[in-house]
Amino acid sequence: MANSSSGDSVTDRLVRVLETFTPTRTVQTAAEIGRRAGLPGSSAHRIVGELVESGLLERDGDRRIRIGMRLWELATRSSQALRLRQAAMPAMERVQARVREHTQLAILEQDEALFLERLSGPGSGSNVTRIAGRLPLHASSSGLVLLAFGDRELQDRILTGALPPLTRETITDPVALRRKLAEVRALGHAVARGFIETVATGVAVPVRDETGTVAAALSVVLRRDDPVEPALVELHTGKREIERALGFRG
Amino acid sequence: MANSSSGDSVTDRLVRVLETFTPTRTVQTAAEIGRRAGLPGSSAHRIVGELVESGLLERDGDRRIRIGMRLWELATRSSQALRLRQAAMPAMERVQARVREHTQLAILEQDEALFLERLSGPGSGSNVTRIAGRLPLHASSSGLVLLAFGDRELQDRILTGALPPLTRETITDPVALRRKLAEVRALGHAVARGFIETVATGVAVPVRDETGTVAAALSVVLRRDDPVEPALVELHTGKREIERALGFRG
DNA sequence: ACCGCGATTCCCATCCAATGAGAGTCGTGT
DNA sequence: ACACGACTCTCATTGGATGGGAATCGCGGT
Repeated sequence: MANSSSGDSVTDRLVRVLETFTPTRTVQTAAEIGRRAGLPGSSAHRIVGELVESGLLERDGDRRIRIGMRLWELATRSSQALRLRQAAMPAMERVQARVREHTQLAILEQDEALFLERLSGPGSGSNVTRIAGRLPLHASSSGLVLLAFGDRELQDRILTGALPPLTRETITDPVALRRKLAEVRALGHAVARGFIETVATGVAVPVRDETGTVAAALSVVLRRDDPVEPALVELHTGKREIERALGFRG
Repeated sequence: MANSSSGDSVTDRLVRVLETFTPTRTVQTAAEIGRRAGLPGSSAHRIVGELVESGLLERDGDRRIRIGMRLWELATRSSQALRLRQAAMPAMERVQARVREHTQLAILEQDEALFLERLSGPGSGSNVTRIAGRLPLHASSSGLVLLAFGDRELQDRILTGALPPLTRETITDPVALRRKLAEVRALGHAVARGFIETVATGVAVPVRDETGTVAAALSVVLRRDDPVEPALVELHTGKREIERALGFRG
């Protein structure tokens, strides 16, 4: 054996190492990382050591590994995420201040909804979303918006794929989902009552960028039986504000 | 030649490639990246290709490369930056709402001040700071706070190193800097008038984490001759709020 | 249309850096 | 004392990374 007996490139390995970190598992030992990334013990230690030396990972008050600030810096300083987020922040703050519930911004990424930002007040209700976390397209209000305004291939891929339920109320039937998407397009917003957590209702609207394509979804998470109309008004105001900041002339 | 004629590891190369991206240069061609990272043309194309395939980089409306959402996601979902930022956001919003000028949060990273977050209102003045951007410790109010409350070795390193001026008013004399640091420790805040831009004054206070160590600096950027006292009051309120969220019991 | 330049892709012989088994050390919990 | 796991170090092996070169593509200039 030499350069990788397992036939994977060095890049693959680095990515696998980074992927062993999740929103809930933020510190691990080198050995744990190795096990999860499927690397032999000694290789894992060597690779982790290199990453620590380069600053992409950090070794804290001894032995445990976490994501390094350097990686955060490299990733943040020039990603679109930041531009969108910056354009959306003022509007999101306003929505959050008026609706007083979780306010979030999501984009489409690899057939899932990726959450770029989330603002929560002290009195906000339940919410499983995390910044840099993901939710399936068919089960979240943000996802439904991104899916409804996404391109044809995306919809086919999702509609023909598995539609795992998160609660008893999640849409799992392709036909029902297609109908729901048509409704979202017609209304210009998505309401997902109890799709993710039975106690919560998500409401989302599309946000268009300067090219007129739907680039993101702006959403709030209400308590299940709160009225959606007041939130919708705020979402639409916020949406327009963000679109203006992005350069979209509707 | 085989595995790197230049004697650098694959990890080094990947980091060098990522480092060619800066806050102002967010899209480049593969060839540009290669030149800046000091890689032979064909190697640069191959490496960039691998990174694109793994999702760490993205190729847009053709040929140009940018940082990938995947990298942002990996970096963001489990870094301390996020925890600190989340703890600080509500307080920062409050400070920004009342002072109505740029409000920022910085930490110490590799002998520089790294800015984690920045909130700006419509009426805010000039400000060179960027999220995930850096400023030298001796020349920014945030940096002065982080330096003043940092450990001995850090101070020695900075005081004996070069102290390049950014404006005519930046402190460049080690003795004067040492005096300034003592003042910052005594007052519990730093004022930097015209150190970075002649037209602006930075004001910063330290933020302690649950262990009692200064983990960050909370700051605002005022117009040069604005009174600092009102801002200081808000900064101190905000600082206490963040410390409480972090679990510091002062 | 033609030319030139740079970006990009493809090919492939070379060969050394990365690899991982193994043995040993350290630290912790029982 | 013992067991177990995390970690470190060494070293022979070798296949994947490397980069020079050639061909192709794309674009702006003339």
